[in-house]
Amino acid sequence: METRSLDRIDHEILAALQNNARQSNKELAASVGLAPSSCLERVKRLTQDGIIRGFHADVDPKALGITLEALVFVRIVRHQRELMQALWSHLAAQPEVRDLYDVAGSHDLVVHVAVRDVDHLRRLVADQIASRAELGQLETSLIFQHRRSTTLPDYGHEHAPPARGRHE
Amino acid sequence: METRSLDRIDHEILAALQNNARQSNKELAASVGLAPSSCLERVKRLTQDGIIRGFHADVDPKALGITLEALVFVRIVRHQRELMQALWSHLAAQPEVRDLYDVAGSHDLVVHVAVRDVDHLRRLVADQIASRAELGQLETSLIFQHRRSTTLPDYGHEHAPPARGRHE
DNA sequence: ATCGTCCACCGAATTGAAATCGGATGCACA
DNA sequence: TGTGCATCCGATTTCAATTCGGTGGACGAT
Repeated sequence: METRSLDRIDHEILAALQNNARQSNKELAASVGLAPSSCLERVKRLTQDGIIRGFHADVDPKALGITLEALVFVRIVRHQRELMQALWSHLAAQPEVRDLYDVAGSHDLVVHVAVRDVDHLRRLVADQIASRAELGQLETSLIFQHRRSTTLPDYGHEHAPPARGRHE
Repeated sequence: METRSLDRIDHEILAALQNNARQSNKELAASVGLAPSSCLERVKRLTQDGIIRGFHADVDPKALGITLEALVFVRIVRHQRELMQALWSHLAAQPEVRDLYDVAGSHDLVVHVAVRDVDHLRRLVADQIASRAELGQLETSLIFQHRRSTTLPDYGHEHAPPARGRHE
């Protein structure tokens, strides 16, 4: 996982694909000012190098019968590495878990879950989380609103080097 | 935003596209057992109906010079609708903000931010968050690890109706 | 029960994009 | 000044996306 440096065009490609991953390579090439063949090569390289980790459809949870989301704040009592690892894997494997954060501070884990209804939430928390031995306190907060950024966290290009090859 | 019912094939399509949004329509059609033309029509309909909200590339933050992420827990003092709305918009407009949760419970907002370094985090919290008048307590927790699910929260197809038209 | 309508599906034909490859060009470095 | 390398381009080939007319099953109405 070495960090090769991305030039301005790479940033533009990433921003464009983050915004709309399904646009044609031809469009993309035009928007970044490259020939389709060159653009395709860059996208392939970005993908192979692991800089682009994947392409995902954003599906409306409501359409899947999800009416309720929550954040579950978890505190661990025994901070043993293996227990923590096991808990992490267990939670990550639950289909209801959408985001899993391991954080420093007054909580240890923050779990973003999406469920069908209140009863589903109750059963999930009781059976899959609260029952684990390594847990301390638990706090569940309903989510009223959730917004996920669809743009890159791209602030100040810090004067990226120009493209290699011939052009400026 | 009416909730039309999705059959088994729709679920398969959504799951497949959530996992890999860039597979060709031909592949997708084969994997769900439909002719390419029929499959394309379904995808178009799912998109038009707002069930598929978009397609996004998942970009490695490290490649963008992000070495640090955090959760910021925010408590509001004056719960006026307009102040809250303004704060929400303000935060959502920050490029560093990747997720924004409005929750019930002991915090009011949970903000997931991605920054270049510690100094960037300090300036972000101080200038863009802590300075707002409507805020009460603030707590910032570093993120050690973050995992986002790449599968649908699709539990128990609750016996979806079969596809309309001729085939079962 | 039968008729008629509707809807999803299919598959052939067309359009258009993706992928490949040879050649050209500027830059780095000697 | 000359050599090597990485990138880009554009023509060509290959393959996918899209369109559209036709088919048949499900369902409601008579």
